Amino acid sequence: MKDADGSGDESLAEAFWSVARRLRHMTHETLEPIGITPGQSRAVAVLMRHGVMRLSELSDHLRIAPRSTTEVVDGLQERGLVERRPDPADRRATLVVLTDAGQATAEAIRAARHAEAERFFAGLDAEDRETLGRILRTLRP
Amino acid sequence: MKDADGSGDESLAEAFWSVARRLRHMTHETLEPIGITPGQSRAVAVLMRHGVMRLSELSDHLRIAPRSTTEVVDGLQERGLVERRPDPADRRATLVVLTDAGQATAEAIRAARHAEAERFFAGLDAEDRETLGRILRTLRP
DNA sequence: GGTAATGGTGAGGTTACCTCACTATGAGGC
DNA sequence: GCCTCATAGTGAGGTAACCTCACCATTACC
Repeated sequence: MKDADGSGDESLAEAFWSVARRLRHMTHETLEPIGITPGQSRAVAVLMRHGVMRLSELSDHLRIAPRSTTEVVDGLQERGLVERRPDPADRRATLVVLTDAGQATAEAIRAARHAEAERFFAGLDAEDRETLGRILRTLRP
Repeated sequence: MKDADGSGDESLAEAFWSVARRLRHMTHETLEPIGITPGQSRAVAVLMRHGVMRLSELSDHLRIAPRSTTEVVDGLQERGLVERRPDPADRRATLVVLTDAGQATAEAIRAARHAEAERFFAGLDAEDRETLGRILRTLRP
């Protein structure tokens, strides 16, 4: 069944949102048993990749307001996945550090998301994945 | 061919979100001068394409809960873009109809989104667009 | 040493969803 | 013709993930 409105690019965007929606749902389901929200998961991934950093630095990586980062870190701290530490170099600043549990969780997330991606992109052969990657990189800011 | 660094598919998802974020941003900017939210815009598009329908039917098209559709329709009605009408065939039901202003707005949205899509996908040639469309349709539920 | 900038957070707001409970109405069994 | 059950829409109230604004402690600059 083809789209009847004849506007190819518009339906390209539409198809894009359709897929995004499905991916978001899947991500949510993947993360739920781990007991972490998508936002927290992103923060953990950043910390895993770049190591300890200031809260404001984390904001920059996540591209959200500092105040929102405070909340994400609160959630992570409640779950014992990160710790706040005073920055010895600047007593205004707070460093965010992954705990051992945080690192273990980061690894669990990585594995779960890998399995998820495998399922999600199962319908694509290697060449399509390659092409999709290239196209997305073209479209990325 | 498996991904070499063990995270190929993951970064595919990541690239996907990167693009999604940019597209969402762009959509927001496109819709703002028209004075309509993305959700309302989707509803208007559905009504434009499929014509008058019940509120519950609109829910199905938008894939949101009926209660949420009530709110979207409220917003649209406040702006004079749709009207509620009793369904002559079922006195429990409410029909949602685009007003003339609603149809004009739908057309304005269509044009604006078309221009937006043109800008957004400008970096892709015809073949890439074709391929992207095919891949997205494969990934779509 | 005084003024301005910066890092983090409390308070409170927004958006776009959700569930639950309720009313009015419709449909099927007997 | 009832009685029961299902369905359409909505009020009430909740949630997640963001936001801005105001504030305090601290640091940086002249």
